[in-house]
Amino acid sequence: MSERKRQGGRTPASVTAGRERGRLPAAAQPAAGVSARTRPAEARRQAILEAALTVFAARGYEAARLDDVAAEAGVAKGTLYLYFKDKQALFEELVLGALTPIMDRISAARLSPDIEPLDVVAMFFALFQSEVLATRRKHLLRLIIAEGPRFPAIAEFYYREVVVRGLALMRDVANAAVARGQFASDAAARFPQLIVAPLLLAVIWDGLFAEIEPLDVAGLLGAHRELISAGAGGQQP
Amino acid sequence: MSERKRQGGRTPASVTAGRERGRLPAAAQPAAGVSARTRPAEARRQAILEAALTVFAARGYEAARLDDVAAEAGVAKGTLYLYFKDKQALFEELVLGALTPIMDRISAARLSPDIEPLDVVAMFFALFQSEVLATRRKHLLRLIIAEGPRFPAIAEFYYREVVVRGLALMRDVANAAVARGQFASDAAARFPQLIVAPLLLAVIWDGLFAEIEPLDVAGLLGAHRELISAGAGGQQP
Amino acid sequence: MSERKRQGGRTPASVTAGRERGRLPAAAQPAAGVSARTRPAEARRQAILEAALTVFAARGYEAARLDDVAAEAGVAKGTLYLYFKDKQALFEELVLGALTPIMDRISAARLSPDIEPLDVVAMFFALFQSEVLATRRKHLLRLIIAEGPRFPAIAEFYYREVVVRGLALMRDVANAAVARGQFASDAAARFPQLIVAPLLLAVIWDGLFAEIEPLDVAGLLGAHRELISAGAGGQQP
Amino acid sequence: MSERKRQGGRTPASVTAGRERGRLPAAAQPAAGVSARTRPAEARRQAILEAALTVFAARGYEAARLDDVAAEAGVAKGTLYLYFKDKQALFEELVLGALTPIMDRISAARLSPDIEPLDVVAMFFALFQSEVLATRRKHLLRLIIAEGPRFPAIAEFYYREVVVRGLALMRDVANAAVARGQFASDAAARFPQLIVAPLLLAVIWDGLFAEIEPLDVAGLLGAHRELISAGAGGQQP
DNA sequence: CATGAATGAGCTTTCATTCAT
DNA sequence: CATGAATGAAAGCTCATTCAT
Repeated sequence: MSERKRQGGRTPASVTAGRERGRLPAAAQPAAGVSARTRPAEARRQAILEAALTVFAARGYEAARLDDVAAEAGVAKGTLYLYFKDKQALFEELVLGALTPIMDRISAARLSPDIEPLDVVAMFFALFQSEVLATRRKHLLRLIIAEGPRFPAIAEFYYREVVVRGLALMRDVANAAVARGQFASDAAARFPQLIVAPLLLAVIWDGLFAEIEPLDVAGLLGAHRELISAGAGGQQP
Repeated sequence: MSERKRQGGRTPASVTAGRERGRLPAAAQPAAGVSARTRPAEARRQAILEAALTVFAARGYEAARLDDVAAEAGVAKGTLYLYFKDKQALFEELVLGALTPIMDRISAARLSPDIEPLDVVAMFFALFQSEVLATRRKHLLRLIIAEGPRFPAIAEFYYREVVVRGLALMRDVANAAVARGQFASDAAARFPQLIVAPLLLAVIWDGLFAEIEPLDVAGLLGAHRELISAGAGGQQP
Repeated sequence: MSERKRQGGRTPASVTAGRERGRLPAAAQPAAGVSARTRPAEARRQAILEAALTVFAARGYEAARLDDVAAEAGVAKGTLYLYFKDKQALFEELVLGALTPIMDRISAARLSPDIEPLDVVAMFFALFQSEVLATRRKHLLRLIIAEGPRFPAIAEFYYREVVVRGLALMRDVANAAVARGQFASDAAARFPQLIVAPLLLAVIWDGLFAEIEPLDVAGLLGAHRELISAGAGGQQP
Repeated sequence: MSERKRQGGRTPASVTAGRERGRLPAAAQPAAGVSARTRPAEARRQAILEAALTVFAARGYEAARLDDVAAEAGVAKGTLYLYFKDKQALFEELVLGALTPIMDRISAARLSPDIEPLDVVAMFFALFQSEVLATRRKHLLRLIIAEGPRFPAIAEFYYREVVVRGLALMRDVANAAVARGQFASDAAARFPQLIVAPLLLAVIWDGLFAEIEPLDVAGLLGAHRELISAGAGGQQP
């Protein structure tokens, strides 16, 4: 052969592990230890990620042009490659880095004996509305849904870090509610996906039909909570 | 951002109107009036659409190569352009043509005084499972969810032809169920989206996590029906 | 991962074998069996190879731009990729295909009892002058010398197909000459490279110093034949 | 063809003259007048040249990356530009600076009445083997052969400083040998290139076929000396 | 109608060179 | 002097689209 540009293939694992790129969860970087030289670099990195979110959300992974990302971020095209190995790495870091912080906050709102299970659901829904649906993060969720099938590493990461944890939390809540007689059925405890399904619907509806017929998300989620607990409320003396 | 060759020119309306391509709902073509020479043409057309579904589903709109579609369909690349104006038209006809038949069948299973509302829901779910989730059509739904934001014509068409009709049906069913005291709450009547949300979740789950953790769709939908009607069963004397 | 462009790495063997590209030795194609559709394709292929020779010779492998090759060949850039997988394949086919025919002709001028060994050398030198040094093929030889170290497949192929055969022929000739007392020493029989070394020198001189001080190749090779056989002429009664 | 950014502007003469870069023949710098601050600078300069040799030899001029040179030299990329105007200047100084010292030593071994002409050839060959073929300098020679055609300045410099002087020496030696009846023919006197041709062959063979079939250089050169003087040795009373 | 060779705009990625620190 | 982040012009390669046969 000869000198070729090829490089060892990206293994999904390398992404999933998130090891070889130590700077991944930017939000975890303690603001204290940021040196004079690290700071601008990290800021630039964030600017690129912000720009990438804008462009990827608007066009999808394949159609997104790195030219646009660079322009949007206010850097030269080559600069992107100082921070990210290639387009795929940029995309993966964007998607991987941005949802875990939210999941952490949701997990924090965990069950405790003092809090009513239904209140946990309400808090969860409120958090999702204010932190995802009302922000640019909703585009991330859409990207995961849309591009995930072509990025097994992302799907796996998201499953492990968000889906599993989220469903576990919902199941706990449902079980507690059932135990207290607040849910008329254990359906939601067996399939906690039922609790979150309307959140997905809201994200998708927003992406497809926002211009045609906006969705009353608050109303939808309120009705959903009602549905979940329907027919059980009065039975609890 | 910055638009490129595509997009410019094509107005969503042109697609939505479905005027300039009279052959749109291929399935609607009465087999009777088909001449000896039209038949093979229609078969070819179907072969291309089948191939397009395979390729678009596997790669997404942008990454899909018409080379692959042609190869999969067993025709030359140039032949695609005898049947479809361009890549976008092929995609739109694929997506637009394939779900309305199902919606028709669902609408046919319409409410009647003789059928229990809950049975309509059950039939609807069963139909969705057998005709969408168990077939290649699930990929179409995924494509709509994933690519819809970039294809306003598709979103609008789908909203008008499927979403509106589907939700209307669900609302009717819910109202009937509430009237008969079979639903403990009118939540599903106010937000019929709640009834179909788990279907969306099932499609998305299948696309993302099928390899990691398959979803028990039948169980999920059964539990969902339980949830919808929970706490109301006994109230009906 | 996801859809990437990578492809299975080229193995040197695939090149060396020259199997998977059946059209390789263009000169071997019998002009008779060329169909109406094959002909223009083969002509185009040759035009590209001609252009590639020009550009590669002028700039070297790395600096050569496929834009220039396309322009020189009078085709569009994309057309190159219809005939050659990539730049490397174009280069390798160019280099591999062009010298074996000459070697074949040289081998044909093989030793026979009727021909004086020294005449074989003279014929060999004359052939080399008229068919290599006086033509664009000399650039090919220079390319092999210059780029060979980075293309093991080429070096190996060239060694096997040209060097080994050429040296074997020279050795036979030298042995015959020694046996007939026409060579004063068996040095050239032991190191047939000595017979061809001035040919290499001529090619290199031409590449480097042609503008400064052209080399009298005929004189050089004549003197070389003299040197080889010097001091032996009279000893043969 | 069509030239690009490089090439334009730089005239071969500017290099050849070696005027605008006074530091050219680094080895000629007398160690005496070197200030405390100049020394490390000169050392750095040498380190860069060493690194450049490694990288240029491995990849060729175009494919060589200055990143690699910097890394290999243990300096920052920008530092290269403190010592060399640009990539081309680095390459030219590398190539130009390194062979003249050897040529000086060869010239020093000049003919004298006390030394047998054949011994001068033997010494020359031995020097070439130990100082070029056995060292990294052989890569320099290969670089000149390979890249020279694109660097007229190098070719011209090399012709003037090495080739002319070397051939003159060889011619003198050959004439002396012929005069003493030690060469059976004056071929080598008329074409002193014949004497050095096997040296070139050895360098090229090493670059291309070292892995496949190493060359017995000592044997080759011994045989060559034999060939040169064959049939004449015993005739001198 | 069908073909598939040809096209060329457009994309990702690289890397010599610059310059603020 | 030294650094290395930033730049942006190229270059290789792809693929939707066209059109002569």
